[in-house]
Amino acid sequence: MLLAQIEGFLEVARRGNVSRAAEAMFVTQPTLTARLHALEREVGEPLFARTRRGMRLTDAGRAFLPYAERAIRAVRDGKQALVDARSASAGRLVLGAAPAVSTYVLPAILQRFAAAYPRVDVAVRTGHSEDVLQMLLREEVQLAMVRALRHPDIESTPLYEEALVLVVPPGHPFAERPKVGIADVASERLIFFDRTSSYYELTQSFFLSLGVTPREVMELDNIESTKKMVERKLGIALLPRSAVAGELAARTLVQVPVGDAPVMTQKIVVIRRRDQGRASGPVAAFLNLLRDADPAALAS
Amino acid sequence: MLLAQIEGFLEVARRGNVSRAAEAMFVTQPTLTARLHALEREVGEPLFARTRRGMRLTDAGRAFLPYAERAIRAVRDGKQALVDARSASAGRLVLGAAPAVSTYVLPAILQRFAAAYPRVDVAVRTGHSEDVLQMLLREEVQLAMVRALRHPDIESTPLYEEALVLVVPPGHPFAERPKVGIADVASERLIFFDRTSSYYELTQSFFLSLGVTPREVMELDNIESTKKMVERKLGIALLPRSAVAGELAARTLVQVPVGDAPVMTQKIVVIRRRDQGRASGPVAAFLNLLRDADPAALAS
DNA sequence: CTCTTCGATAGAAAACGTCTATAGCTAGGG
DNA sequence: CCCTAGCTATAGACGTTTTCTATCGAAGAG
Repeated sequence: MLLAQIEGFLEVARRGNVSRAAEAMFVTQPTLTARLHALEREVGEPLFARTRRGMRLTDAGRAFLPYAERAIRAVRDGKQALVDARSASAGRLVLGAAPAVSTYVLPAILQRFAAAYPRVDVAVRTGHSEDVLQMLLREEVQLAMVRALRHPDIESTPLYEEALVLVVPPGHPFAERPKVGIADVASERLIFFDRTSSYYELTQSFFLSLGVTPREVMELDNIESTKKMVERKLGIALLPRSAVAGELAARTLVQVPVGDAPVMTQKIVVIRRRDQGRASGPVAAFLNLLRDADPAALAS
Repeated sequence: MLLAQIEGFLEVARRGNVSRAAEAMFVTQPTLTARLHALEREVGEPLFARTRRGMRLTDAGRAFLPYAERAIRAVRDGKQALVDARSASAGRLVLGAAPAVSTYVLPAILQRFAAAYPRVDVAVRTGHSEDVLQMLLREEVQLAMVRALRHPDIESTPLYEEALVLVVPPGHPFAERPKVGIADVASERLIFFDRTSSYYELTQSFFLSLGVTPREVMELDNIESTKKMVERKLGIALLPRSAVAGELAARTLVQVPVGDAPVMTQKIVVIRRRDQGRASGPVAAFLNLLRDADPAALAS
């Protein structure tokens, strides 16, 4: 059975006239007649009664009609869905993101994305970078923004570099100093966020590489709590800059440069399954938006 | 776009492997590859990402998938609907019937039809024969059972002959006589049912042709009321035999032969639009059931 | 390092669809 | 009473498309 036959069936059913229907479909009348015959041969019985005045549906034709319409509509809608998806004017975008990205970076990006592509449904799954990677491999997310990591089945594009900055509460002795030494930091009461996160290992190895052992006083499982702890003068913390931008501006936290150590940074990348072909639709639109965005603005 | 392409798309999407899908569809792998390429060329973008392990849907392919399934399902269901209709194992049958047929003859027929074709929905529209004819011409009913009438656009098949019989209440003087004369009848109090019906004209002209003028005493618009009136001894009536079969058996009415006049009969036919082609499905099944039925049994 | 498995490609043969032209039929008009 | 108009069906030629077999090339697996 051919779609052209079903379309011919519908057109003739509508007009009751093969010649007119053929004209409307930009084919000749014998062509359309042949399509109808082929269709009737396949289904095994006449769908039309031939009269002097034209074609009338038989009972069988009437029974078939709604299914034919449904089939053609499905195909038409499917094409439209692809057009919509290509222009990203509609569709679905499922993102994965590491917690710090999800909370502090993504909102601004998604605000712009949603404004540009209002008919795209967006979903965000948050988790540690390794977990998000697994989601991506299981195709639970189409795209993910995590710290740089490697896996043979993914391709990653650098997004921005996030600096870990030392923040102290206002009034803290460090707050007045133009910069502090790493040894000073290690001897302070440090608050870490999320021992299971990559940030923790990164921070630890950072201290170790400099030959100092931090005095850990507290470990929490999320950044927001950590900031509150610092504000309440329970210690100082190394936090992603994007996560404390608001507090720095509001002066509820103070950033203190570390003079004798390189800035600790975290590379944030956007990853995608390597076997998914070239991006299209909402995914491509989102990637374009990221590419066009100012990396510095993202990490602010 | 071809249905074969959509089917190929679905099969490959399911199996993730062109070779297996081709085998399952009884075509060679290059054939299926060509179908996929043609489909992708038509929609303008890849629906699959080609990997070492086989074929994976792209986002676009995933977006198209539900529509493809819908289209194929519609076609499959449409075919099945035709099969069902052909075997009359399902579908819809809309009948028209004259009142006397609808009330006294059709129930027994429909009981057998419903038993034989339980999945066919049956609808009955009742009206005077002329009105039912109009319904048939407007295609509001597929088939109609009415008194014999002519119209260029319909074909009619004799169904049975219905005799108009003279019925009187038990205890009536006629009840004891083996037969009565037409003149006797005309001088009795007669009850007619439904002046707008063809029965009325038929009855009137019957009397006139015999040179007698009936003394009309009452005219009702339905047969049931008429029977009740006769039972209450308000007069006697000429009624279709099928309509009084029950009362005759129960002896609440008595049939009296009219000796000197031919039996007045009404031809009942089943009519159908001439331009509908050969009957199929439920309509054909119903016609077969009528043909196989004993005409005498119908009119009983 | 070969062997298997995957999809893509080439080229020939077959099948199919489409066209033009015309037939066959019926109803309505002159 | 024929003739024309309007309808679908049919015939035959043509061209495109589809399908096949055979083979390639890439990439894991043993």
